Amino acid sequence: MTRGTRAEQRERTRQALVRESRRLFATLGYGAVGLSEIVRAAGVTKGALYHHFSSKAELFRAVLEQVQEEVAERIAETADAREDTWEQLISGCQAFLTVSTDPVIQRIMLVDGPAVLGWSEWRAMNETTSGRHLAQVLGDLIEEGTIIAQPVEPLTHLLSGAMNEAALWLAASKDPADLDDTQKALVAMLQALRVT
Amino acid sequence: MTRGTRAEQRERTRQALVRESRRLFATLGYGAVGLSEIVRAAGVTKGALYHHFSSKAELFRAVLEQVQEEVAERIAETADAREDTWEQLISGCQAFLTVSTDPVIQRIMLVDGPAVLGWSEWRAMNETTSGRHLAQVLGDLIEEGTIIAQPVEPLTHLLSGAMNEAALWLAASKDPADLDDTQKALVAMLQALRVT
DNA sequence: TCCTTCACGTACTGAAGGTACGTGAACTTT
DNA sequence: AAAGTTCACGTACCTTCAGTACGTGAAGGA
Repeated sequence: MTRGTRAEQRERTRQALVRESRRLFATLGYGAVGLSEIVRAAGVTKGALYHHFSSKAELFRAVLEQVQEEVAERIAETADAREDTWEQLISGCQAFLTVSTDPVIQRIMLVDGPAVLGWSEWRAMNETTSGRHLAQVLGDLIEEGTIIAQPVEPLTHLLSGAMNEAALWLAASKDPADLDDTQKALVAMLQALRVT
Repeated sequence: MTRGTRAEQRERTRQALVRESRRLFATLGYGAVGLSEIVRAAGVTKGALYHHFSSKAELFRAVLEQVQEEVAERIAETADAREDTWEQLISGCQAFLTVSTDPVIQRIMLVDGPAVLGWSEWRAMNETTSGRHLAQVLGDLIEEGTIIAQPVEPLTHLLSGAMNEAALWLAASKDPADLDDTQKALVAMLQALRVT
């Protein structure tokens, strides 16, 4: 039954496990998904799963990594289209709010992520993907004098926290005007950081 | 062995379960704590636990409720000392950042809470305690014309999300100046909301 | 061709959350 | 105050879960 070279087969199995567990984690939540359900959906057995991942949490980690890379990519491609650094910040934040409305991203990245891996690990993973962009842009804006001189880290956490929570709320809200209202309020808060 | 009236005994057992599980949940995290560990610490059996709570998640819910009430109380008593509504907002936010540095509150209220109960339920519980105060004050400030007229909800979520994330970061940070920097950045963002 | 490696499958284990049912003391009723 | 009822728990058990030990057969190297 196994097809192709060994490395190919290995990769196919791993991807099937990540893909199916991502789908199940997103719809049911980490705690409500059993490993037996995952391996059945992926068409393999638990032997295969534990050959690739050392634990259920490690499997989740691989899924979260994939999700975060996708989010970072989608934000970067929106932000990098702008020349002005300030506009990169604004459009990047708006892109995040839009992208994060996806329930898949919600549950895995924002709800289960911190609880399963612990907040510090979750933070560290963010730092290497989408979180890095935000800190980078804010740092640039401070350096070029657009934003009032201040430590970057507190600002980064305040803003990313604000957007995370807002995204979760937006996904649950019914009124389509909420997105617009939130973006306006966010931009207003960002404007406050500018030197007059 | 049982002492006093039936209602008294019932209450003692319940409080012992909540107290011990709160301690264990806070130090080890919800997932890492077994029911057997909880009932052993509380000096009862699983029969008692399931007589009071319908599930492990319900027990956690009771713990979270207690924690949130304490936080709301501590914030309210700081904020209510002020006469000016604007100063209530500022001092309330600062009180939240200070109170939320407690690792007990961190783990239960900010990390495990959304994952165990689901984000919407977690949000609903916040809304009835500390979250209500924030929305209340912001609403008052808009009404009295101190803050630019706008929908209250987006603002509330942006701010509470910012403070939640900031609190988690502050608890992990080493530099004592971080708290001050964060509060300054937060106040600056709040100032942006004022009418000129 | 023989041997080694490795990507799995199979069969099992301990512990977890949860349940069914028994029990004895606290309350109620007559 | 005796009999009956309620209820706060304890005991014993079940199911399901994450995790492990070990076997197997095909791929790759000699």
